[in-house]
Amino acid sequence: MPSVSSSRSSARKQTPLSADLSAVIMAATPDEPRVLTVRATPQHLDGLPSGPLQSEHRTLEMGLRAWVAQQTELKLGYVEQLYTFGDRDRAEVASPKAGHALSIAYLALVREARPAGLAHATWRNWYDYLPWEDWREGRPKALDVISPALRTWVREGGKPLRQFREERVELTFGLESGAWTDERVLERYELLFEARLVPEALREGGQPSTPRPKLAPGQSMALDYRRMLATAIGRLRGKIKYRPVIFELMPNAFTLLELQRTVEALSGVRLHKQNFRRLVETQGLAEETGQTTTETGGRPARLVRFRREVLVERPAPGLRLPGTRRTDL
Amino acid sequence: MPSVSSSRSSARKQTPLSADLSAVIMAATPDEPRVLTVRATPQHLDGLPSGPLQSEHRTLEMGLRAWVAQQTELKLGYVEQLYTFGDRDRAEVASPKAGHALSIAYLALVREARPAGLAHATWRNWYDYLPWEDWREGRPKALDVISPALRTWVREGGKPLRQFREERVELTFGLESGAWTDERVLERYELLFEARLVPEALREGGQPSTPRPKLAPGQSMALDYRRMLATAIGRLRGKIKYRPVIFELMPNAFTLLELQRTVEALSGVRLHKQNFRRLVETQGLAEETGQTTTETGGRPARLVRFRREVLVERPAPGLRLPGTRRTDL
DNA sequence: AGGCTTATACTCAAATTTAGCATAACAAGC
DNA sequence: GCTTGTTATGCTAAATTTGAGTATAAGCCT
Repeated sequence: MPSVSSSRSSARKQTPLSADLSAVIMAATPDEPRVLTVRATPQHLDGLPSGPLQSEHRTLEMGLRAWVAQQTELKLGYVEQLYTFGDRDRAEVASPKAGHALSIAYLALVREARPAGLAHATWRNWYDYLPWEDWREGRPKALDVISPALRTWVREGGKPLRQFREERVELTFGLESGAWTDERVLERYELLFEARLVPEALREGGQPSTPRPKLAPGQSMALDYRRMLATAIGRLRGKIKYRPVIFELMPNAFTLLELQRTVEALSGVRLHKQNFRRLVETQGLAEETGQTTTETGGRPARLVRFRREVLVERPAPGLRLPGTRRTDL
Repeated sequence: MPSVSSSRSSARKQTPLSADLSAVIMAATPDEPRVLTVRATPQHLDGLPSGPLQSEHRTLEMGLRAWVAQQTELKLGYVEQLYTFGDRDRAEVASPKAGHALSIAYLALVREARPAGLAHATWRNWYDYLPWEDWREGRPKALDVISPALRTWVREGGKPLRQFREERVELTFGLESGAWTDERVLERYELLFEARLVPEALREGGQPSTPRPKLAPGQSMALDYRRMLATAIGRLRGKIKYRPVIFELMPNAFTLLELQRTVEALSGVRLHKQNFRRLVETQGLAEETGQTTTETGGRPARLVRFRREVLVERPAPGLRLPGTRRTDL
């Protein structure tokens, strides 16, 4: 019987339970989207900064901020809760009645991506882990491996399963139709996981070791951190389209091309330059600083800054990217 | 030091911890958006179906489905994780070192909104709890109370605070500019919470009982269930714009006006009829069943059904509502 | 038959987008 | 100092998408 007081009663019949706070901390330069990773696992796999939820933490977000503050000198700007992972088997070795290891993942955006004073922490390029997500230089090479492997996986299934798989592959990767949807990062990762094309999927207990010829390119991570990363990227890619979060990653003053390049780095696609500028302008997202810079190579570029007033003016101020995929240098 | 194995070590220095799974189960008719609530609390406050996470639950979502299956004969269709609430003070009486009571909230959509065989469970109209969210009949009366109360709250603050508050009120409620953004449900609720215009905000320890003349209209709920509801509504309102989730709430066959009315019920605004139809058509969201119904009153209406193929065809198939707010009956 | 109600087809102007072309302003090499 | 390369920025024509109607169809009710 459902009961509002069940949270109280659950204290009694409580199951073994632990909760971690994990942070996907992101930064960006005009050519590189970055994530802060730590290397600390026995198996030499990369991970994300995280720590157990503790009684001192008044709120979850404060707990996360405390961990990050303690571990790095990074100043988190924007922080948002991403997702709670808690499947019972997420620990590397799933002992049958191990109980749940919850992990509450957060997305955090920071401005400076300096090497971080953290011992084992490094800024890494997103696409080291998910290389198929970067279409800026055209169709990523990773797909040369993934695409046939997925086709094999589709064929593996029986008649009924087959069409279902086919549809999902098409929906997420758009291999036939060429319809790449930048935000479906998580769906793509999960598809690769199900198709057992990422090593994480093979780590789980059960299944002995079916001979598996090829895996998708891209570095793996410990636990389900790569899934968290995929979740974070997908969320961020979606969000820049209707919220001006991109400015959380930009320095105070920047040129329009730097802004565009940063958006491209995050979304993984190229944009039409003139239209991008018009978009920024009509949305009123940026304002002049009065200065210019010659550091860009050619004609000096104006330096602009984020125009905060836009928050009040527009219901959904953001950079809803046009469908463009043209290179247009 | 951040460590991938911290989830392991957390088992040792573990804090008192419990985790509940809560469900915001939604259904809709063409005039009413509904949520399944339970009444079981000593204080006679409404709540949401929920139950503690248990070892048997292999995944969080399976745990949630198990609870719902056990408590109702409802068949959940679409299920998605919403948010994890875990602020230390969320229990009604916050004992200082009580530890965290996590609550992982899910949004679930069901088709039939029949009275539900559940003992204390009832289908309720969303807007019983959040009356200011319904603009279908024009500006909701609730704002006659809320609006001046918020203005008072804005004035309460000192100079620096004041402008900040003013901006937030304007951003979320758009009282001056008339710019109502249907999705900002949670932001509005949280603003009312901070302004102490909802009783939940007064329940917390601390603050004795500042004389508080008026509260926002709308029924309260136990714990932070009303916040969960607001989260769910905001998410759903956002999602119908780019994913065809609305069809999870519709019967198999329906008329276009029924579809429109349902969307209006959820989003809380009126839409332009002809344009809505054009949208459904150009997006390819519906297909003919060949049948018609005369039950609608006037000229018989075609019955249509959801066209599944759209999922593969379009990157973001949904009903991105035009800005329209006209009544247009 | 006449009036009421809802359904559906079409229209039209305004606004937005897409995709370019053209020009400006600097740096480096000759 | 002139040419070339590079980036910045202005402007525009065509195609599409919106916003807001008008007109007509097809049932029911009296």
